[in-house]
Amino acid sequence: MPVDDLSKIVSLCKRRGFIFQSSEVYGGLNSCWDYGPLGAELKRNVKDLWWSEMTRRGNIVGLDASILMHPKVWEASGHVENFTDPLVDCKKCKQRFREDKVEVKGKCPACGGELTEARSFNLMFKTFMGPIEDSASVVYLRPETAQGIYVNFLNVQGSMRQKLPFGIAQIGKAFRNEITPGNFIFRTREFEQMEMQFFVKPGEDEKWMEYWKEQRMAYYVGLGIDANKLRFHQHVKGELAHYAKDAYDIEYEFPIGWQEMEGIHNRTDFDLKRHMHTSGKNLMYNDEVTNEKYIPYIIETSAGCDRSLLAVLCDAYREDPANERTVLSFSYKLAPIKLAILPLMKKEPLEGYAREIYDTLFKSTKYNMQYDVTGSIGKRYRRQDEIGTPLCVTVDFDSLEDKAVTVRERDSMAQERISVENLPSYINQKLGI
RNA sequence: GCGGGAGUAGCUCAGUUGGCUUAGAGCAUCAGCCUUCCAAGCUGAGGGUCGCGGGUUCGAACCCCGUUUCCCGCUCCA
Repeated sequence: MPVDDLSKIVSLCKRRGFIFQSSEVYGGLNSCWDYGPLGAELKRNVKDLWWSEMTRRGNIVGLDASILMHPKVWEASGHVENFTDPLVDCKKCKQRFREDKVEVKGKCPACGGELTEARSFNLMFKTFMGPIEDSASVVYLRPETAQGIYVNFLNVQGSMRQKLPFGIAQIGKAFRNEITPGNFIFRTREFEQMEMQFFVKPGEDEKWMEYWKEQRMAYYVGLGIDANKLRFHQHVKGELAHYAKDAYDIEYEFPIGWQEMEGIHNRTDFDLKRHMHTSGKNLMYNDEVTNEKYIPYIIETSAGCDRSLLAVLCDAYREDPANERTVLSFSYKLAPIKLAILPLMKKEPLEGYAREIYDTLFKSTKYNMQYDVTGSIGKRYRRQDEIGTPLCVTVDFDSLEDKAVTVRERDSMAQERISVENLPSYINQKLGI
């Protein structure tokens, strides 16, 4: 059964310790969410998989830049200019307009009523560096992680002896003072990005754009996300960001409709050129093979970490009325808990033996495990189904004699008898991690 | 930021015209009994100053004001 309602996901996330609202005891804070124990595990898995995918290729290296950057960065990037909209409100009909789109100054284009003074909306969060709060000490929380990569382009290239084409990958928080956040963790003011900037020779940009489109789409399918719920959306002219020559979104069909999960942009030499101009530093790449100097073009893959996680949750959510259960059918590599150890009953010596098996598995596999003895075995299977645990290991009375356990799989509910001795290798093979 | 709707236990919700309430139910959680592989049953327990702050009233979950959060629409969305 497909999910037609995001609220079921929200409810499950809270009930089972994936995601809580921020500062809930104080009534909550708009658009801010906390990842609980299982959400933190899931998010870590989402990030780790992305990080390996990117940095284990040989031509992409990682970076972890600071959130606070020199204010000039945001002048150069165009964010100070383009992130600010002077807006006016009509006092009569209460509609809001961008000041530059109002034809007769001070007059409402809709009803002719009086307009308020223009107010500036800058989508960047502002704070102050040092104890004195004056205009000279203003710094911004980064609205995208990309700039941290651009300003470090030559540091990374030089220190790591990289030759074009190569990429720099980064995972980190970004902040945008969105006017309208909402839809759970889909649009929040504080969010995490997984960005990779790929530097290429000018003229090769379109080829690489195609390459990364394919790679990124294949990646999501490889995560087990339903290919029918994935599509590309190409930005048309008016839609393109101020830095982009060409842009594609990878969209997922969320319960709230088709929405962007990742953007693949051809940012040309816009950013490096601007930083060169604003800083006065030479940021050109010295191509020692052809003896040319040029500003590289950049193909960017920019994924929303929280959005990917939400897509993973929505895609995994199943209601299985035939078996009276709700299942998060995560791919095994994403599942926050990999296996549960369950004594068939709350009785010795079953419990003792089950704990022994837990300890042995911990030493030999290190997978994130749960031990649960409370409630009937069927109830415990359902608890694990609801948090997406792939495997349940059940220890019964026969286990004491034959030194074997039942391994039950989440999706098929199939059971297999496995000797305790072979259990670690069986689990490794099943999880395929 | 504007307009509308909503907020009662972890979840889903009852709660009559303001007094029948010491604020309930189901599910969930925990303990005990029972139970030899898919949400059984029985007994019990914990958990809520009814989003928050004021006001009206002899008396407020209920009426009024403010505020906050969520949802819908508008606006915005590099």
